[in-house]
Amino acid sequence: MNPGLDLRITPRTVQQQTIEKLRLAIIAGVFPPGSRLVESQLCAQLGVSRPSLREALRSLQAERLIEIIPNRGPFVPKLSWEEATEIYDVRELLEVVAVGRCATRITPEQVKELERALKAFERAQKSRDSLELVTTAAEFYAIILANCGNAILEEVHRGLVARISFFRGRSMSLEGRAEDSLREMRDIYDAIAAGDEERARKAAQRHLDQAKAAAKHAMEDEA
Amino acid sequence: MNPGLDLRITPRTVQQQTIEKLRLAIIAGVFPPGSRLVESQLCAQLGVSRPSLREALRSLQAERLIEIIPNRGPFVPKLSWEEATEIYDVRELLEVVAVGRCATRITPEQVKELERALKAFERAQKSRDSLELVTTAAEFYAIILANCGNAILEEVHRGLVARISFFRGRSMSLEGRAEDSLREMRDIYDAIAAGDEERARKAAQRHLDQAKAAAKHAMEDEA
DNA sequence: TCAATAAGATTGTAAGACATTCTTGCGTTA
DNA sequence: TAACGCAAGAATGTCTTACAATCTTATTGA
Repeated sequence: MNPGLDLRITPRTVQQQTIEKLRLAIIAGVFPPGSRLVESQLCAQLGVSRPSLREALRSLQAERLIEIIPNRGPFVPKLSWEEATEIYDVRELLEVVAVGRCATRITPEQVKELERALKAFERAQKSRDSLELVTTAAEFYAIILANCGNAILEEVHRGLVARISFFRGRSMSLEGRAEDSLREMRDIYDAIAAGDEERARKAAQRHLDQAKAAAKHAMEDEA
Repeated sequence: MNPGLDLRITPRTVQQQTIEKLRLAIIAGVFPPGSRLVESQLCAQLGVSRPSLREALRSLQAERLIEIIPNRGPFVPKLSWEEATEIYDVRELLEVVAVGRCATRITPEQVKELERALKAFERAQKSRDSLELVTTAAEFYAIILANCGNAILEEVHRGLVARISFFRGRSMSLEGRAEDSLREMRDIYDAIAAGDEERARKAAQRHLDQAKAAAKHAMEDEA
């Protein structure tokens, strides 16, 4: 028997779906930072009972996607630039390593997947659909992280990226940022496809530094 | 007004206490890996209602401290050595950086705190109290992480360490491991106290490699 | 205008209920 | 005898209802 393969079927329970819907909504910015999440409203919108909703909210709280102040309820936290910087820094730490590891162990099929993701991002860039930009960029990175050979790295990275999704959306809308991103991502892709670990790491580093600068820029525009 | 200082008082709610108690119990090994957590039993033991307990369980699930299989309920996951290795690897990545950063920015007062923590570990080592060993070692690292200047790094690290607490307890019981640990931790302390980032990083790296080897050893003894 | 108070809204927690699903032991059958 | 299937019991998933504690807001009075 292969212990690495998990064939277990997990039924999609009500509150699991609730978690997914809420998480997506928060990441997509349906509930902007600072907005409160009123239980009764969410129950009505999602069509679930209050206990189920509350369980889902607790999960999201543990993921740091929402905060819950006792007796005041849940809300989407506003990230200060300091906090965002800290997240970007840790993300950089993990992502550079992940990209490097990916370059040395990705399979040819997965390289093809990565190429597809890159092309999807290219299409999104041409169509100037900012939601599509964020989605396809996320997919590109998801493939890389899935092939870095460390599921924990992938998991932690996903959690961090979710928390700065708001910034990502804003910075992608900046003039010229999408074009730069595409170039940087193509560098990463080329290095990975060539199996060049060091070059891949450098490209990832460069991309992240740029992304960080763009995010800061986007943030300062708003404030 | 200082926006960085949060004076808000958060009442300790029932399910917050429930989370803390359960988390401690799991980390301390009261519920060994593989054991199931039956809701009705936990409700009775903790004296809370089922909704409150279930919310707490969802939080712990999101922290990856427990797993919940639909219709079968929560249980403490058994870590395979592969998973543990992945956690150790990411932890190493973060911890080496954190120790290095700590060396450059810790205050003299916090150095004193760190010294106190080191001495507490030394006492535990002499008394051969294995729970005390794990606790004091955790405190030592907690101080370092709290002074690395990045709260996210600290938070992610804490989450990872919690998940391998079981291994830590086992490996600390190995013949001679506590003595080695003490030596390695003193190296880290010395480097931090001297403000020598590079030496601190190297010492942290060494300590983690040893800890990883010890954990593997402890694990193989059991299997 | 400001402060105090009261009404309304929201959350925290509990209890009860029921359908669904899992586990387990027993009996049946090949 | 062993394997299979079935039934009873246990546990979970979900919802409804309920109520106290707390927060928010509007009103009132100074």
